[in-house]
Amino acid sequence: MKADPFKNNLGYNLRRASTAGMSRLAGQFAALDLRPTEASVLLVIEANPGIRQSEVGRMLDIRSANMAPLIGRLDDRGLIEREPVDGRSHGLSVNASGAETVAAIKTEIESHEALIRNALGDLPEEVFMAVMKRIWKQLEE
Amino acid sequence: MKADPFKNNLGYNLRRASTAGMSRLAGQFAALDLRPTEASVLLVIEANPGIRQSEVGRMLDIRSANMAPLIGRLDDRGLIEREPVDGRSHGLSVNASGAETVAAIKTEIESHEALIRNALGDLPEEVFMAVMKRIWKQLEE
DNA sequence: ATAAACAGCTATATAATATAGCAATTAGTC
DNA sequence: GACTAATTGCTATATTATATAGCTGTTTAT
Repeated sequence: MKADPFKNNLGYNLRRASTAGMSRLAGQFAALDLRPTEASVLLVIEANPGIRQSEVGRMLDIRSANMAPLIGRLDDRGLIEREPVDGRSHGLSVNASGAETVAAIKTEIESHEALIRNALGDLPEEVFMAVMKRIWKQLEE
Repeated sequence: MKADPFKNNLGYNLRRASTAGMSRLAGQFAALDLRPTEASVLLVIEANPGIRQSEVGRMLDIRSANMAPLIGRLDDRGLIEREPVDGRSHGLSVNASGAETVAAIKTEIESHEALIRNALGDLPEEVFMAVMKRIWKQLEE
């Protein structure tokens, strides 16, 4: 039997829980031909019609250099519309096809959330959320 | 003010907590010229002298195709030794230089763990760990 | 009017992963 | 003992999410 130096490591177990979730989610989204990042961008646009991509990037912590091809692909696939709001920015919104896709994403996310909620056991959801937000904020430089 | 569809999303907050931790850790390890994955491999080897790289890969869930260059780099840098144990496998162990590196890694990890422990607030460490392991195991396919 | 900040973008690099496939070795079964 | 199956280490290559540097044009602030 081998010794596992990460058995009681908080950070390692946090990471494994997160990556297990992400890879499961990626599998679910594959049926929609979407990557998790694209799905998250689509949800933010749907929740904020007319939002500029720089704002989406700030909300999700995605650099503008990475937002450009991401938005480009969603546009190419006909899921979003871009309307100029000034000389440099476009307001983004989901179109009918995007709205359908968003509905499918929400279904997947809800079942994903249910699995996590189930794994919480006795731990109240609000406590879990508060702890995650504290770790996030305190560990980011 | 923009609507944040992930404000109360368990999975998203889990992911952000995890990536904040990983990127902080990557920054700390950069001083040792090590990536987080390399550091984790080194810790497993140190805890299990003579372990084969296939076993390290199984413990950390790293494919053999990805283990090969990883171990190669640690060997090239003079941190580990490889001794043949049979016709196809080598037993791995850290050498003196690797042991020093491991000590430095452990120091970094301990301060990282302290930050996470601090963010737990009232939540007992064992509860956090148990929840992470349940999420991990239940969400991986 | 001019400087600074901002938006969107290209090109490129890195880290962690994945799949496919292969050669050599070892283990299991008849 | 022979044969098949599994294992080990590996190369080559692709994908995803991320990063930096730098550019153009637009808007804002002094």
